[in-house]
Amino acid sequence: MAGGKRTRGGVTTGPVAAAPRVRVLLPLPLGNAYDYRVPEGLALTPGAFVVVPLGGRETIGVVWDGEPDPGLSENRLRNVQAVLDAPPMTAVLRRFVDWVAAYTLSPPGAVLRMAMSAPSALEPPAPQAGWRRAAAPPAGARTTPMRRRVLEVLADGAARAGGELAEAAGVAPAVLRGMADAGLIEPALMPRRRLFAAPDPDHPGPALGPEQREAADALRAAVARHGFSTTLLTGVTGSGKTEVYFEAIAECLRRGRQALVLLPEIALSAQWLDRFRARFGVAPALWHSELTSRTRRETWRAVAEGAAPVLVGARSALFLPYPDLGLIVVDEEHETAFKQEEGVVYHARDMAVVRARLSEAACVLASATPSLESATNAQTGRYATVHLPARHGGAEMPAVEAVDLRRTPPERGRFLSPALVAAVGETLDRGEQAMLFLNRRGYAPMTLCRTCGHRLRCPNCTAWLVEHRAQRRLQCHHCGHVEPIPEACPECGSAHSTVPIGPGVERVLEEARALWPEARVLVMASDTIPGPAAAAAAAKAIQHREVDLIIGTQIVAKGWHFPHLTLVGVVDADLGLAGGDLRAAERTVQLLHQVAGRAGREERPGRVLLQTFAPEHPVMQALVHGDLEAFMEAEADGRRPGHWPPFGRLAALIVSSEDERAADRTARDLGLAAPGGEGVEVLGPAPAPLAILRGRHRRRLLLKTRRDIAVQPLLEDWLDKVEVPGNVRVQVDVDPVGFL
DNA sequence: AGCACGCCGACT
DNA sequence: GTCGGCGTGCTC
Repeated sequence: MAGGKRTRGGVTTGPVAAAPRVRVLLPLPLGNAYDYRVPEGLALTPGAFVVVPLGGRETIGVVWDGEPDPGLSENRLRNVQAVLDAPPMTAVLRRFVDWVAAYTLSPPGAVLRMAMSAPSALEPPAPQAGWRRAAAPPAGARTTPMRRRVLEVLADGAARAGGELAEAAGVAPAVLRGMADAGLIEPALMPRRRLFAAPDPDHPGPALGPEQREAADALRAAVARHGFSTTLLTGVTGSGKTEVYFEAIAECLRRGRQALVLLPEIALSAQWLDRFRARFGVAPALWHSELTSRTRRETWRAVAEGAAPVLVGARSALFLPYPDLGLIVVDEEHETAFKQEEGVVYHARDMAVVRARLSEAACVLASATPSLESATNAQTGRYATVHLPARHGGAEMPAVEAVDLRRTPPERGRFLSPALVAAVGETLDRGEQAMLFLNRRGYAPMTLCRTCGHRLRCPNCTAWLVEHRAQRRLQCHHCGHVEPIPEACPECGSAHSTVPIGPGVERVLEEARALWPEARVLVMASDTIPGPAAAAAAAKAIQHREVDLIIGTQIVAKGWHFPHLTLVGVVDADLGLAGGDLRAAERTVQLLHQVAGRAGREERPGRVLLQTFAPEHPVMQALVHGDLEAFMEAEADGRRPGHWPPFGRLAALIVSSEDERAADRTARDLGLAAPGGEGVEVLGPAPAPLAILRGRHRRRLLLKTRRDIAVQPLLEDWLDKVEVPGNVRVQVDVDPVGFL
């Protein structure tokens, strides 16, 4: 708390009536707000950021709503120490924190922590010191050519920062010190640097087609109503949804309210930022986990002061202190990356709708492949719908064909079928770009000993070790364990007996190099594209035709615009369908449709080949016939009778412990205490698909209820009934999306 | 989340 | 004989 401006409470004197108390919520997983005594002379209203003692240290908390506990004895109370000079937390954000805590069954303090993710932002920013021309320079002061140049730079009377001033005048910083000593210049406070230039809603942006204009009008109207609404914005990949919702942002800016755009992978959004700049003239403020602490602090503060009119961020941006949020856009709303799986387990898309409701703001959910949840809400009229029926600029959707791997398999030890090899060859010969998609990092997902059949496993998880040949090591994709590739089988000791089983992108790269030695190949996976800079460089290289063939994991599905790409080959279209996941089929359709949508975005038509062992599978049929709506309807028909989401509610309990028997005991106890009754069902306990993760044994139970039954009270009663030992953790996941 | 208090191995 | 490992428990 160095140098922070605080208001100190006066010293309490004499025995008087009981001192007033306040509830203070602390950004810790405490379960409840704590009560503190308010010293005389300190004015506290809900939302104020305060410093309070906790144990042996000082903590920053927020004065919370509600009545302090009168039963708490006076001698346990401690004093609020100070009020921080920061914009108080708004009532909307406080209600949002409470709402998320209640919905996810998390301690409110754990949610508050997400809303205080830049603690240093609560300090008032240090005023920046600079120099200006002395108001009354002493008559006899010497001027030299260098000194005169400095005075010329300062001629307008404004203050300039030292380093900048010295550079502008072409002098050493020492010259400035000399001039200050001579009284020619004097120190002055600089105006605070304005971090985020205001996006201009009337900046001339790209022209919209008639359908886009109509869609934009509908979104603008929703923003103009200045009340809560949710709109599902759908349209095929390349139909220009982004430019359409930009008009909603423009409307929001004209009305002086703030806009928030949530993107699933902010680090991969270089092209999105280019489009924003083209429409609004400047870059938006950004929020994601990799910001430096300084940028984080400044951005948080700018948001709180209303100085960041548009913020683009990952899911955590939902918890920033916007004073008056008028619009939230959730782009690619179907993406599972919006689900936070650790700590406070929440779905940012769903919480965005909640925050919009509390803020009386418009919410826009955009996707070419909406989730069944959102599609159902649109169908029942809970959400408005805006649809863009065609690609922008007359481009056609690519033709999708299935390649039956049972009839035309690749050569032995290869993974690309003759049809796909031919198609890539033709595309490259025409001077166009091709893409091979395989959602698997590394060289091979499993390594087997030919002699004894042993498979190399992670020591901490129920998972195979993935060979990463480029790095010459084996890696666990769940816990980060790495080890060298063994010379001999660790089980039977046979030398040079291990063989890689199955392909990853590195292995496809190897095959591509052999097939098309001249082609310039770029691999796009999270390990080759680690951040925003790499993503921007990759996009540029592809746009400028410095790349002929792209081989990528799911990161290639993320809304890129590659104008010269005309062929997409899906190496293993069946990959996502294995396992008993409720949403496996839905997710596969969404992912493959998004990947397919990278092809043929400009004048030349696109072509997509899906390598599959099950061309008759509804997922492949939906993609081949381009009929996702029929697929989603069939999917809905499959889930409705069993009350599966979105026609019922789910909550998962994940019991984990390093002690397998303890995990089993707690899971069994939970199973015995399971709630029941009309419309309530509990499945499990069962070992989680990842039965051991990071050395912890995991068991799952699943609560399924009818849609009209709230799961939270059931879960609370349930958990109250079971004694959980200290070495066992029970994690609650309301509305689970992954089932690992 | 911190930071305490509290029971069992290698060292000034 | 202590210094210190981090395992449970509390903080208005």
